[in-house]
Amino acid sequence: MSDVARSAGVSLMTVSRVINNKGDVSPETRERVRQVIEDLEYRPSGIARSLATQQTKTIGLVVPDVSNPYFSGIAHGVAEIAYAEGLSVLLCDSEENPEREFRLYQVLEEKRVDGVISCASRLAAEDLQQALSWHSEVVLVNRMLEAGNRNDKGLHLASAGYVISDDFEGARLAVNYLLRRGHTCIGYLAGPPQSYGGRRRLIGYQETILAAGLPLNPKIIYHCPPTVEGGHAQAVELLQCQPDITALFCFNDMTAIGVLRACADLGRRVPEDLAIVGYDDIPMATWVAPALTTCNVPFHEMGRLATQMLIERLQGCDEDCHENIVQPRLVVRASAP
Amino acid sequence: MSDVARSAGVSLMTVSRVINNKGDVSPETRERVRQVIEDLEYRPSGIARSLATQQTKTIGLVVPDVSNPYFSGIAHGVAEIAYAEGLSVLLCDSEENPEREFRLYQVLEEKRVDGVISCASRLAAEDLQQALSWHSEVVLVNRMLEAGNRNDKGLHLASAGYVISDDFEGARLAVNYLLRRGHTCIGYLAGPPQSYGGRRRLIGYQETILAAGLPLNPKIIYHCPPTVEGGHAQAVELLQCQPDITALFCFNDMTAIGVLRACADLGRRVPEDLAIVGYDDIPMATWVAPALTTCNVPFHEMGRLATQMLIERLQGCDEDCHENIVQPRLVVRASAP
DNA sequence: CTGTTAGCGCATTCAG
DNA sequence: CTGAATGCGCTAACAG
Repeated sequence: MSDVARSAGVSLMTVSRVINNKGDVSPETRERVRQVIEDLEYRPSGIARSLATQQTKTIGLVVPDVSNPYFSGIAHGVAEIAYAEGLSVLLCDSEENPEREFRLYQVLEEKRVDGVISCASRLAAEDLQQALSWHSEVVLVNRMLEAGNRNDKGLHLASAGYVISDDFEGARLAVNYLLRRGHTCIGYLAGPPQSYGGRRRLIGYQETILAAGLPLNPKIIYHCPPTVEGGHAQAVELLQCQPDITALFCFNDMTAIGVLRACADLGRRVPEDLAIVGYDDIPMATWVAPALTTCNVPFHEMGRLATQMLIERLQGCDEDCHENIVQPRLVVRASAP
Repeated sequence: MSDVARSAGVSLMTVSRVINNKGDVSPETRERVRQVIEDLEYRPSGIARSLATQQTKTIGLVVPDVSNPYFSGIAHGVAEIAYAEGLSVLLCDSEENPEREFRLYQVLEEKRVDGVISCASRLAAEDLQQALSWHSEVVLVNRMLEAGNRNDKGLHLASAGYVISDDFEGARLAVNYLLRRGHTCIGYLAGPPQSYGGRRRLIGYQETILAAGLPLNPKIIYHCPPTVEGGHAQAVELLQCQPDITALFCFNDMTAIGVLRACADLGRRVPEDLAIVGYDDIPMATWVAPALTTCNVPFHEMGRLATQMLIERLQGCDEDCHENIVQPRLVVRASAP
């Protein structure tokens, strides 16, 4: 920068003003400085600037696994808005490991990020709260935390904003659809018992069944790992033990694809013998045969919304930037027409 | 930090030494300082440190689209090694937009990243070269650039390292396999004409066909967008115009899945009427029916290797850290048994 | 073993 | 409209 100042015959201050388009600088001076910057290929140091301004123009993004389509979709949305707003994104992949995740919030604090977006945190409420307390602005995605809690030191934690998809409604949408299609024995392949989303969808499922005046049958609810293999294995079991089931609501599209394979193995036709509804609407849902009827969760959009919310909070907004509940949408395809 | 020094009754320097485990500090002093750091929940400022040391412990990762499984796989590998080595990753998503990509290398320079990993750059050689000249250490993934070029200012550009998958060999593997299975009329759905990988695979395809003493028939080579839809549309065309084809080698798994759907539409059985071989081996390849025979490209591993290479180069290695050609592996599944 | 003196490259006062 | 002084929080090179 001093090189630029010398070459242009001005002070450091003037160069700084030109770079930041601030203060009053005469047009000629401004142009001359610009020219020198161009010629010297001068690029201001973001770190020096950050040290002086106390802001890094960088946000942290914590995900359990970027290679998972849900999170890469979110990451894509985050990167999109961040770029448009001139922010950089520090990508933190916890590899589904809570200790590593915890450590990552520390790293982000050392990097002095302006804010963080935490996706589907695998941390216990207590730990998450502590980790978030290092940061002034946080937006949670698909994870909630009671606002205004106090930690063990009696400090009032900054309440985190959150964007979350309405899992109750998603389950209602799916089950109601199946009911309307005449199904009366609808199973639920519920995913991992620890899953927040899975539990919320279970409630939605149960409420809807009851609201229709049907009995709740715990025997047609199976848990399974949230993978194709997990869905496949449990579906084989479920379909053989409970032959009355004519429709199956699944934790997510991957398990639903597993069910598809189980049906192929067992010689059950889809949708004639078994109607299948997935969840999430990942790209793959359209590519399997039959294509999956599923609940669309707008991950990309959620990433965008989370970033916008974070930016608003960074700018000191104090209303309408606390929560954002995204509505899923039923997408009817061949697996449950 | 001065708070810590005061509380511990030592100088800033001693605190610094304790933090960095450097220099000789008496065990008692060290322990006392550690304790104070703990109590005060002091966290050193990465930016101040970066300004002083001239290194940010951060690398830039540029991808055309994180939500694309290839790149999210690579990103995952990068994040994994980076974390293990104490590096942070600045995620840059160019959204397949060359101008934006170009701009991102500038941003990374302003952030003063220690090095950058550039995946499948969409930039013209000239522009990429210029962008990379801003950075001292670069590793290219699935993109090459002649080493030792000179730019228009006569400067010698630091040669970038690269990790790339052997597309020639991958195509040979696939085509040879089909030949051995008795196919003599093997089509190639070649993807976008601009694709580097597609062009290399085309050469591998042609060489292998010729080596087998078979004629080259340009009519059974079709280009298409690298998507399910693209593969679907072109496959319908190709299969109808060239009914003799008994096997089809595809640009990637997505186009192969499109072909699968085209066969379903046209009533052609897979693999009985048409054997299909994909490329990449994305997770989805195992989930479609029939599962795809394909060439496995270890994206996750490539991300890891690229990061390791970058780190070695950062440490001043000058041999064995220039190129890494990864070998694809044929995975036989139901679509071409 | 420990402290002192200087910057790192910029932005923010306040004076001209 | 422009410049000089001061500090952001830390490390590196020297001195004790």
